[in-house]
Order: sequence, then C-alpha cells, then structure tokens
Amino acid sequence: MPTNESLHLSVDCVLFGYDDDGLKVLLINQKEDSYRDGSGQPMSQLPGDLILLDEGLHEAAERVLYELTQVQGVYLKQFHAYGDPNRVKDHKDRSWLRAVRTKPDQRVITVGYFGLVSLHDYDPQPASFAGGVNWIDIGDVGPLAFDHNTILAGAIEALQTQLESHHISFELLPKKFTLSQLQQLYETVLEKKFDKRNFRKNIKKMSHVVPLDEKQQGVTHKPAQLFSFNPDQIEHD
Amino acid sequence: MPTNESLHLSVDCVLFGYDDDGLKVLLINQKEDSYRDGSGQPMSQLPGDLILLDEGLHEAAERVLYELTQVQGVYLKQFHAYGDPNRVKDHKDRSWLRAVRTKPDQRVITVGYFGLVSLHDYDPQPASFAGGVNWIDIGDVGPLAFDHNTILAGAIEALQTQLESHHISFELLPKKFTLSQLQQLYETVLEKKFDKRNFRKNIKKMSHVVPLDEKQQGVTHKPAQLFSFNPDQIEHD
DNA sequence: GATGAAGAGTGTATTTATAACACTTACCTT
DNA sequence: AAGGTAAGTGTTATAAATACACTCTTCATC
Repeated sequence: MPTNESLHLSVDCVLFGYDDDGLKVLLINQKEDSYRDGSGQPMSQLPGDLILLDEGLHEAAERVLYELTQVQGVYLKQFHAYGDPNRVKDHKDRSWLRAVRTKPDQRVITVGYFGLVSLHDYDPQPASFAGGVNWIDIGDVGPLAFDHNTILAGAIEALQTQLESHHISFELLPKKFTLSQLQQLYETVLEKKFDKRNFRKNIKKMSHVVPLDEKQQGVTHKPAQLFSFNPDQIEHD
Repeated sequence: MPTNESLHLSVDCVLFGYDDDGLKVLLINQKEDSYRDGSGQPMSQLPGDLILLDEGLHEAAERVLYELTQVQGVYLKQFHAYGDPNRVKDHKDRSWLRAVRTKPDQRVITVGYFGLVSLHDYDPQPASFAGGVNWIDIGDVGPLAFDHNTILAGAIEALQTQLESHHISFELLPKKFTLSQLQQLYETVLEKKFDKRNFRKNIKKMSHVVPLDEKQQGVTHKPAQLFSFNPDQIEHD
C-alpha cells in the first residue's frame, strides 16, 4: 500500500473570453517580487487552487472562477489531468511556491477545466477582479508558470474540437449576434477561413440558430439581421 | 489556504480486449467475503490503485496494468478524472475499503485511462493474472464497485470517438488482419452496421492500411487477403 | 441630395462524399 | 461433384462540400 500523504490536488481554469477583437484568456499576474522568471519579468499563470476536502472537481473550478471574477454560471468543462511529478518543481516556480504554500515541495496534480464567457454583453466586472488579473489575447501569451503553457494548449485543442460538435459557440457570443460575428468566431477559434455563402448555408441547417425580428443598430453600413440561439434545441454534452 | 492532507489520488484502468467474438473489458473480482452487494454477489471492479509519490499518472496506469497482466506497451490514454466527494462512500463499497485501506474514509479522486489490447495474437498470459481477473464481454457487465460503471461508460464513449479520428483500431486487431475483421471491429465498437463495399472503398483511401502478399489460411471458405497497418503512417495523438 | 465607403446578403455550377444495392469467386467439406 | 461459407467487386443516385462575384442598404461627407 503506497503512502501518499503529501500529494496535493488542484484545479486550473483556462477561462476563454471572446469579443469582436478576438479570443482571450484570463491570466493572473503574481505580484510577489520574488516570483520572476530568468529575465526578471513577473510571470503569469492560470487561475487555479487546491481543491477543498468536501467539494467536487467541477465545484472547485466554479469556485476558483467565482473568487476571481464574481461570475457564476459560466460554461465549464474538464479536459485533462496533469500529473507529472515534476510539474511544479521547475526552478522558476520554486520561489513563488515558497512564498504562498506551507509545503512548497509537495507534488501537485491538477485537473484542467476550460470555461467560456462572452465579453460582448458585459465585461465580467473587471473592477471586481482581484488585482493583477488580465485578459490576454490568445496570440500574445508568453511563458507561464509551471506547465501552464501546456495546459493552455490542451484547452485550446479541446475548445477547437468541441466548438463544432458541442454547440458551445453561443457561450462566446452576445445573446443577439450577426452571422458575420458567428463566422468570425469560428474563424478565430479554428484558425481557418470560411466562405461566407457556404458558411451561411450551413448555419441555416442548424435549427438552434434562429433569426430575430431585429436588426443591428448604429453601424455605418447596411445593418445585419440579428440571430439568437434557441436554448431548447441545445444540448451541449 | 485549504488543508487537504487526507486526499487520495488513484488511477483506474479500463482495459479493452478485442477478438473475433467481441469487445471485452478486464475486471477484477474482489474476493473478500465481506465485499458483496445487497444480494450477496461478489462485486467486480476496474483495476486501479493509488498513485505513488514519484510516478506520473500515465506511469501509474502502466504499472497497474503491468502488475495485473504482465503486459507492457499497451496503448493507454487518459480520458477523464472523477472527483465526486462521495464516489467511494456508498454503503456497498465501505466494507471492502475497510478491509484493504488503512484510511478507508478518505476521499479518493481517480483519473481514468483506457487501454487497448488485441486478444488475437496472444492472450496476455491469462495464467499470470492475479486471481479473480476476467475478461467480461462489454454487454455483460453488471453493477460494479464505486462509480466504476460511470467510468466504464466514459471509457466506451472515448473509445468510440477516437476509433475513427485517432487511428487506434490496429491496437485491437492482430498484426495481420482481413478487411472483414476490421469492419467487424468498427461495427462492434460503434454499434452500427456498415455496407461492405462502401466500407472497403473508404479503407482503400487510408494510406496506413496496406495489403500484404499473403492470404488467410485454414478457413473453410475463400481465403481473405491479409492487411496490416503501416506504423510509419500512424500518428495517433 | 449625390457620392463613396463598408459590410450585408444572395445563387449556381462543380466536385466530392455518402448511400443503396446483388452477384460471382475461391476454398473447404462431405 | 455439390453445397456451404465468407470474400470480393462496380454502378447509380443522392447529398454534402467547394468555388466563385455581384448587388443592396445604411451612414457619412461633400
């Protein structure tokens, strides 16, 4: 019978935010002076925390996000567990761990969740964010603490696979959206271009995308028809 | 800072075995007299174990399978983590836990891996199995310990999704196989029928399935052409 | 109130994939 | 030699995917 008293378990959340200027990820910036990389830059990391004794994994992920953003009810989905024994042992990460953990040398296994929020309708109260929390464009993410770049890559892959199969795009769009916005979302996430006419042909086949009696307003060109998702027709699991 | 000293982490392995009479899963039979369900039946469970302090998750899964089957190098893939705080607290599971664990009340989070072995070429030394280990046809699996029916269901779903996209079918077939065997594998795993001619048309497009200069022998009908997978052309990840 | 800019919206023809369908062949057994 | 058994093979019809270019509506500005 193995002893594993000194094993920790955490969740890390990759919260994707989307608006008309792209796909972003929520990163927190460790302010501890000691926690800098080789070149003296302060490092960023994914929001995460050790799980509490009596909470499930999903609940833990919800809690982590709530504590950071005050937002509840975001779409959250587990994608992978990361358990390399050395994943928190890298030199660059040690000093920060010493500062915040009572047992900095202990191994931590983490379960990755990705979450989706639309940054169109409302910013999830940037004011209420803990200090040092930022939306970073997905293309501008630099080196992160621990194995968080790997985790982020896993989350992006999961998002890409599930965008088409799991009807989750509406989590990233405003409640009322245009077909161009939907297309741009697909192009951003999947990193490829779609033909406008063919794209629209496909959308018309989807019964859960419904046209509204309403048009875009305040634009300097022909206003687009607005659409919304019919929640009755969506099962994303 | 939450304290979580009494948290355990395990891996559970869903090892799928395949041969001409179907898809099976490896289950172990707890022999403890005390470990019976309501009707007095001994319960089965998935092979699993707590992870050791210095081993990765994947390594742990490999070890669990090696200890049980002496087989190394099986295809193994993580599919989901299960962390409901009550997943090992069910009445039916308590007596057995008391018998084998020093801290039977502690919460255990488990990471599920599924593995694939072909039962054609060689039985993975059934003799070397620990007692009470059996291949059970996927359709004949009864109630399992803990949340192992849920885990099994998750593994089957992962296997189905990945069979087509990840080029893993050859892990379940003999090194040399016929197209009918390949078709039957697809039909068994995906639980649907394929048209023979259309199926073969699709296979012919796959450059990693190559015909051999060899035919089936010892059959009482027209011998089939043998094929094999070209490992150079397979990237399953 | 005419002009231009900006993005919305729309249809057809071609290619490619999927689906449906039945008979002949090779080998073994009796 | 006959019968059983699974192997192997092609065509046609339908549906999906791709490629492609112009007109329309609104606002801004001159």
